[in-house]
Parts: sequence; C-alpha cells; structure tokens
Amino acid sequence: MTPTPERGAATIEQVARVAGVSRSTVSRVLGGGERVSPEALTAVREAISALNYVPSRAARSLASRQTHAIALIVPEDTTRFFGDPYFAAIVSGIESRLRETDYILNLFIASDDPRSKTASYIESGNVDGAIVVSHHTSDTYVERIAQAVPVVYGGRPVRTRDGDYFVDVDNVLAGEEATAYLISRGARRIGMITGPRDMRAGIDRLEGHRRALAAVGLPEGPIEDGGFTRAGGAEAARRILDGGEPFDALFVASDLMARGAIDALRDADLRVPDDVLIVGFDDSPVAIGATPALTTIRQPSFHAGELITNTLLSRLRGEPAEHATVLPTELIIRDSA
Amino acid sequence: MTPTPERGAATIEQVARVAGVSRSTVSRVLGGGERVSPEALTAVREAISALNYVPSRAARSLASRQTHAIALIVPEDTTRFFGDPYFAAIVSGIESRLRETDYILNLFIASDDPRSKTASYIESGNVDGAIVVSHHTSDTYVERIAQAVPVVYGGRPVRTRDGDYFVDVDNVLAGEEATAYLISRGARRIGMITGPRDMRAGIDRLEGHRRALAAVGLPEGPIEDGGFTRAGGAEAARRILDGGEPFDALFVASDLMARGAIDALRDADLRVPDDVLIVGFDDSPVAIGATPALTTIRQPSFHAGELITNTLLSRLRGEPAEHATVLPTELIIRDSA
DNA sequence: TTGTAGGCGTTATCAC
DNA sequence: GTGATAACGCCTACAA
Repeated sequence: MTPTPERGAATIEQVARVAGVSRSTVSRVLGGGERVSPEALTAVREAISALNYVPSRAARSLASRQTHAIALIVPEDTTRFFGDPYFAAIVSGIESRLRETDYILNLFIASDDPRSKTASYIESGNVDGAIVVSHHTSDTYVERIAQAVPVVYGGRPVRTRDGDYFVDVDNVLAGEEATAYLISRGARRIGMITGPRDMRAGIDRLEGHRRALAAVGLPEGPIEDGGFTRAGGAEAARRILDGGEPFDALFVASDLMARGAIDALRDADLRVPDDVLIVGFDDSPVAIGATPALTTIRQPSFHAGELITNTLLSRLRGEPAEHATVLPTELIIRDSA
Repeated sequence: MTPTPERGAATIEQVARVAGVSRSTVSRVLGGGERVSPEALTAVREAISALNYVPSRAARSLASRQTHAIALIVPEDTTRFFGDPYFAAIVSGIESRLRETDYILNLFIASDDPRSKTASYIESGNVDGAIVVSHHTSDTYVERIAQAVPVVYGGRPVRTRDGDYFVDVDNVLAGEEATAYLISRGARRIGMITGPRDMRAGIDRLEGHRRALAAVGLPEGPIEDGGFTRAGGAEAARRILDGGEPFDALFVASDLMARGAIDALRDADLRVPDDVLIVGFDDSPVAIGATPALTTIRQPSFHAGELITNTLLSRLRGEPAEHATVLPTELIIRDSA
C-alpha cells in the first residue's frame, strides 16, 4: 500500500515510522549511513524514496549550525555584472562546481544597495561562506564579511592580507606581455586604457604595461581609465584622441573596453590595426565578435570559478587550502594587433 | 557600558535580557511593533542595535514555516543564461524589486542538471515561491514546482492553464508588426529565423509573422529555428542561404540571433540592409552594438522583471494579483531595415 | 547498532 | 500589553 504523504513535506519522524526505526537512525542514514545495520539502511532508504522525503533546510541549519548556503557577492551594479562576459564565465564555473554539492548559491549584487544590509545578513550566520568577485578599495564591508565567514576572492583583493584566500592570474606579467607584444609589432607610442585604479586588476595590468615600456626605454603614452565597461572604453579612447598626444597602439585592459575603443577610433576615422594596434584582455566571447577580431590575453575565468569554489569548499570542510592560486594567461593573436 | 556581544550572532533571548523584557515582546517588535508599549518598543530597538542583532533565518523559517526566499528558475544552460542580454534585463528587474524586501534570491540554472533535484528542493518547502523564466514544453518539472509553491512565469508558459500567473508581451502582435514593417519597406520575399518551437515566444512570433504575410497575400519565405543564440542565428541564416530560396528580408526573433545572421550574410557577401532587410527582437544592448544598428521590436524586459516580482510578492502576501500582465512592445527603427 | 532526550532560535497560542 | 510555554524539524551526545 502506498504511504499517504500528508500535506506538505515529509518529516524525518514520518520516515522513521514508515521504516520502523527511530529518528536517530534515519538521521544517521542521512549523514552517510555509518553505524547503521544493512537492514535498517535499506528500510530507511525505501521509506525516504517512498515518501519523497527531503530534509528541511531550515531545521537542519538550526540544529547543525550550518546553512549549506554560500553567498556570491558582486560589488558591482547589475548592469556591469550582466554586461561583462567575465562574470558570466566565472559564475558559470562556480555554478558548475557547486552543482555537484548540496550547497546553494545566494546572489548578492551588492553595489546598488546599502552595503551593510548584505554584510549583516551574512554576519548573522545565514551563509557558511562567501565568494567575492571584483573587489574595490572602497568595499570595506567585504572585510566585515571576511571576519564573519570564510571568504575566497576571485581576483586578489586590493590590499592582500595574510590569511586571504584568492584565485587570480598574474596581471602584472600579463600586462607586460601584452605591451611587449605591441612593441614587437613595431608600436612605439603605446597608450593604455586601464580598469579602475581601485581594483587590483586595474592597478596590476597598468604596472605590467609600464614595466614593458621601461624595459625597452620607451616613454609612456596616453593613459585613461575606462572603468571596465564598453561605454567607458569608448569614452577613454575619445579622451585620448582629444588629448592630441599621438599613439600607434593601445593596450586595453578588457575586451569589452576594447570594443568601445574600437568604436570610438572608427568614429575618428582611425583603422584597427592599420592605424592603431590593439590588444585586449580576457579573451571573452566579445573578442571574436569584434571587428577586427581581438588580439587579447586569455585568462581562464571559468576554471577560476571552479577553483574558487573548490578552495571555499575545502575551507568549509576544515581542510587546508591554497591561499594563493595563480592561473596562467596566454596571448591570443588575432587581427587587431 | 558596552554590551559584550558573545561570539556568534546575538539571539532574541539576549536582546530580551538587555531590553528587560521577554522574548515574546521582542518578537512582537520584530513583527511590526503592534501591541507593544512605547517604552518597551524603544528599549527593544535600542537593544537590537546595541547588539547588532539580526534574526536567524533558519529559526524563523522553522517556526513560521516561511523561508523568505524565492527561487529564480532558469531552464537553460549557463551559456545561454549569461549570453543573452534578455536575461540580464529581466533578472536586473527582479533583483531591484526584491532588494526593497527582505526576500532573498536563490538561483537555479536548471537545465544542466537532473531537473528533479531542483524540483524536490523546492517541493520540500525551501522557498516560498518561484519565478520561472524561459519555459520549454519539455520542462515538466516546472509543473511539479508550480504545484508546490506559487509560481509566476516570465513569458507565458507553453500551455497556459487556468490559474497560471505570468507577465509577457503580445508576441503575436509584435511579430505581426515586425513583418508588416518589412512589407512596408518593400520586402516581398520575407524569411524568418525563429526561436525554439517548444517555447511560447518562439511559437507566437512566428504566428504573428504568418499573419502579417497572410494579411497581404504574400507567400511564406524560408523559415529556420535559431534557438535564440547567436551561433544558432548564424547557422539558421546559413541554412536559409543553402536552401537557395530567394529572400529580400528576414524577421529574426531575437537581436542575438540577428547578429549571428548578419555575420552569416556578410560571409555570403550579402549586405544589410542593401541586399537583405532585417528586423530583430528585444532591443537589447546588442541591437545598437550591431553593424548596422538593428531595427527591432523593443520589449520592456527590466520592467517585466519588476512586475513578475510584484505579482509573486502579492501572491505570497495572499493578496489578489493579475493572472496575465501583458506589456506593450514598440518598433524601434534603426539601420537594418 | 540503536533509541532517548535535549537543544538550536523563532513564532504562535495561550493565559494573565 | 505582556510573558510563559509549546511547537517547528533536525542533529548530537549519551545511554542502552
């Protein structure tokens, strides 16, 4: 006879009754089936599937003091979050790894709202850990969060502290490679469109750019901040154009900005790569979509998402984890330089 | 003297002690402050802020049988979710509305995994309600979900049932308008790249297209499914090209597919709009990014996200809500037709 | 290996 | 208005 599941979800109590054991035994089975007799084990399992039982997350959290939830904190506005393929890739990686576990993802697009709301939510033990992608100097609430729960950063935090965990690429090295390539292609007056200077990626790529220039004794070209958006990239290019300083190449710190820059150059009747060489960054889908296809620095964002999640998961299990995971980048040569 | 917050989050018990009242009174204050004396009220409020108290979500859920969480279910793979600006817009709208409440968003990119996992999670009372965007015929698990909690659809479900709640545009009318415009521009052999036929938006836009053709007695041109992706749009265009059937215009059911189609046409040395007129759909950011800028049907996706959320919130409060909310579309004329 | 007994932090239902 | 006192569903010693 089919057990009649009463209205609402089944409870552990009902499972126990149907299986003819106590709640504790059911609970043990749920916890992995250690120290349970084979008979009890199968009885419980059958009862579980017969009742279509799934544990109540709330009750479990309350008793075990774990939420099995992790927060994804994006200190950006929704426009930038959804507008930049970089986030798409990294979140996909996080998602795909998390899917193998029973952790759940709580999404906080934190920039638009009073930060303290996100922070106090997390401080109150509503998630077990947090992933922070895209960290700005001004995001002090992130430090409050890091004090409350284990945090892993996607991209090293602006001021890295001992004990921080992060997954990143070597942006200095990558920036250096980008500009060195431009030099090797014959460019001599190389400008740059940077990311925000309050972000590690913004700072480091510029640093690499400068090193490459210094290495061969070339002077700095025009430098403008494009804010990691397409529109910002276009504006930065326009400012560079308006500045009047001559340039024959541009290292642009993200593919998205590079597209904007190309738009602006085209409006000024400059051709890429004929008049201006361009190297982007990310190798996101927009790199191939651009005309001309972008020469760019590939960074493994999807994989980074997976590793970020792995690191956090290890920490949550109390296992040791790598503090700094640095992934390799690769110069991808296409048509823009 | 500063109250010493013990390790971990403060509890309602501690607040009560500091305020010199009982837990019940604190709970009442939390619940809105009805039937509480002014003195008690301020005392409790002070205690709360002094202790930096935030209620435990788990405990509250357990006792009140509400989770204050809502599920966002996207029956697509992550690539499509992050690749299509339509989702960006609608999720932004949802997010922005939810931010004003104390509801939290649980993200389920459901297509890649065994659907039943998502469904049983929700059936077990782990969320109060769900929003489903992008519904396919094959997504039967959605119906299980709809039986367990209030659901509101973004885009009407494939087979609408009495009692369903959804926010949508009139895709038939919009499709009709798109093709009618093409006709008015002189096109006579009009093909179409559709969305998947197992989705309402895919079906309805095609229906509108056919009506417009029928209205003036024009024959049907080539029709291919582009799966609502850029690559799919390009392939569909190639199939149309290969088919050999002549055409002077294309109604493409999404801007993303339209971009793909333009790429494919360009590869075949066809120029837009000189050789082929194109009308897209969505008016997403890619519409202006395309070359030439896309003439398209604008649908208010961000606003739809807000309204979806409003509808769900009303239902959760037990208030009456509109079953069908139909938003207007608008033809935006640019360069592609 | 199994069951019993608390307790996790809230809300809800009562009397007072 | 206020405060005991049960639930809520699960986990975790502890005892058997």
